[in-house]
Amino acid sequence: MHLVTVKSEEVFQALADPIRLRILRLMSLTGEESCLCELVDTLHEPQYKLSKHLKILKQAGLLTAEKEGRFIYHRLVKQPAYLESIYEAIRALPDPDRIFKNDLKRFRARMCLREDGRCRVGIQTRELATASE
Amino acid sequence: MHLVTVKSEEVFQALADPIRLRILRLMSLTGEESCLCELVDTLHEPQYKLSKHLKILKQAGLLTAEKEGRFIYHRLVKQPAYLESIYEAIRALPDPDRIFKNDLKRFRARMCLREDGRCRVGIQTRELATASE
DNA sequence: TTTACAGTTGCGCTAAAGTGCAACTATACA
DNA sequence: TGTATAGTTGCACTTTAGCGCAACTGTAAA
Repeated sequence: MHLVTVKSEEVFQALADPIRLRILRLMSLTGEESCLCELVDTLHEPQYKLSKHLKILKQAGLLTAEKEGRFIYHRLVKQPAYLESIYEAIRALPDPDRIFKNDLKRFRARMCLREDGRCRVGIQTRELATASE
Repeated sequence: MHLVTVKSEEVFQALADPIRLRILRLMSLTGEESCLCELVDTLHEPQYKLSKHLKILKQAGLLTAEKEGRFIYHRLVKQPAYLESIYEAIRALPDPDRIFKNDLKRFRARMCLREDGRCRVGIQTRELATASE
């Protein structure tokens, strides 16, 4: 349990990217933890890109990661209480283009592939797994 | 009353800059409207810089402006309800370096120069008014 | 009508952020 | 032990954002 000391302005900087916002909104709405391959299939963004965004969110103190074999599960950090009001603001965002709604739909579908609540399958959307086709 | 249609991700982009965060926090905490010269004296940042930041906040749908003679008063937009949860998150931010606290102190001091609730005096910190000394 | 001043904006510069590729590590399973 | 795969990261590139300067607009008061 390492209590990261992050400047509050850096937290908001981490929220500036739409992809990171989608990640956070997804996790905040579902309360789920998620591994990278599930996010790739959900957000339809390449693995390396999401991996980098996750790193930024982690450095901003918004996510923690837990390794479990080949899979790494990412989870929202709840700790300093003010983070909750940030998640609340993210959840309250309007969604005129149904982006979040569609993310949620794909995420739930993807979660059906879990066994015993654990991810087993890896990236399904083959072309997003690596840079080469 | 022009209801600005802004993408939610653009709102968070507008929060990414520390100076803009200071402006919003100030206005959210005090509930006051403020003109540029008061912000210059409060935040100790040059006029042209704050003017540009105000423009960005306005375009993001977070501020409105009302002209009154030479002075332009800026005010928080409350309208789409989700904005309130954003302000709430901003107010909830920790302030380890006392930056917000000091801003607030200077702001209140500066507000004492008002007459009948209106700004009369212009920028007090002379060297911040223009680029040249 | 001239001057002072509140505020804006275009331009050039610099720094930072996001992207894509490819090479990398680490783990599981055959 | 070798191979497939989950995930990371360094590098080069492009885009974007913030800054400072200086010239600008608009209003009020001398």
